[in-house]
Amino acid sequence: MDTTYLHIDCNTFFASCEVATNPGLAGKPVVVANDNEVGGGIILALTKEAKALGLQRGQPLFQVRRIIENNGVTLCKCDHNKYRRISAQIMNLVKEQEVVLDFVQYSVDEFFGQLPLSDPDEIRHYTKMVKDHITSNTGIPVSCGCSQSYTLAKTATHFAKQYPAYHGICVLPPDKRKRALQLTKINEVWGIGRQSVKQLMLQGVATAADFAGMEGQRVRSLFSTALYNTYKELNGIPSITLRHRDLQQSISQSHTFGVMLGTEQELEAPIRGFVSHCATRLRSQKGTCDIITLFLSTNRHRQDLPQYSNSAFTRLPAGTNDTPLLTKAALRLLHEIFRPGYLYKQAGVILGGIEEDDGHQLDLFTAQHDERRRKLMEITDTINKKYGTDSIGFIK
DNA sequence: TCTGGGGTCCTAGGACCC
DNA sequence: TCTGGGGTCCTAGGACCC
Repeated sequence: MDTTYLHIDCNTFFASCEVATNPGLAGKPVVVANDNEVGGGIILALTKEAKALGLQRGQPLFQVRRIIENNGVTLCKCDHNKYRRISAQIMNLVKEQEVVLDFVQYSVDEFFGQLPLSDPDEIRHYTKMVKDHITSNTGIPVSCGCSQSYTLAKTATHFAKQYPAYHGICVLPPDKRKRALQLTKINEVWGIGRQSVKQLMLQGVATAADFAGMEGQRVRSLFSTALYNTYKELNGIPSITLRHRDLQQSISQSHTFGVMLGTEQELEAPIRGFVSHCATRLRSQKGTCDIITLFLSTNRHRQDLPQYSNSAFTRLPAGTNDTPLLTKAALRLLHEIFRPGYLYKQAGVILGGIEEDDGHQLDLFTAQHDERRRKLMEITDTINKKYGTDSIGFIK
């Protein structure tokens, strides 16, 4: 085992971010929820003090309003920009430490990397260094797992979280692998979702150990290559590669409305907001996009109402990050898929086909125009950064 | 009354080509 | 009319993730 795979998972990330940026909340029950106009969101993350009150991730707020009010639980509105910022900070902290190789961000609160080590004590030592570096600089507590593959490292992290005796770091060496997999239910394995669990259950597989113990040829013939890779990873054979990217593949924003919207005109305002938000993020990472997708749907929980959902996309003639241009395209899409007679509960915008903005101009005639547009976008972003998002926007 | 939001990747099937 | 095989590209939708 020359290379050891490392997984880092931030504990109750959204809630930890809120506590880290507001020290007065330390040790208190804190709940982070998405919010809509009537305060009808669900719990996205919560501190252990909030969990102790019986609250759970995923609960609609209206069901637990009493518990929150009676126990002085602090309710924070989720702030993705803040979480992305802290996540980037963690990324930089670990990179500058130069202990972890091939360090990649897997999601806003999870990271993977490699350690050129095989001795469990050494692994534990260096992992602790990384872990402490993150927590002391950001205030975010993290759990770490180390093993022979990414999938096993993630399984190890699961143990690190579950058992306090690990103090947040679980190193899973080859000789303990089998035991660990026996303790892991098949649906808890990273990469095995609902559909795969159903198929595996039919084969009599209940634990990760059952799956890892299957005959390789049978796994290969019965299941997808993705599942076969997971199988190999559970057996200690690294089979998953993680790409590091400078640019995201897509940027999206969507929203569930507190009050359902019935007309095209009512939908226009939020859609302009989505485009503006996505375009700002696109520019902040110096990208352009050439695909824009719009989707909308009615309230699927209301079976008494007629249901409709649809999406449409358009390819732009050239990559752009120009808000008015993207807004125009989005409103055309809205017009295309909007149907009267329904009450819309959700809508969103996705920017795709993202490429690096190399300042390339389509042709000489648009060059001057583009340059002026670019300046305008720059000024808008600066103002919004300084005075808060949406201080300034585009009417048309 | 009220039930999230933001991502990536794989695969099957169609269109088109030789 | 019918008949082939191989290849590529694109797209929609599924599956999975946090």
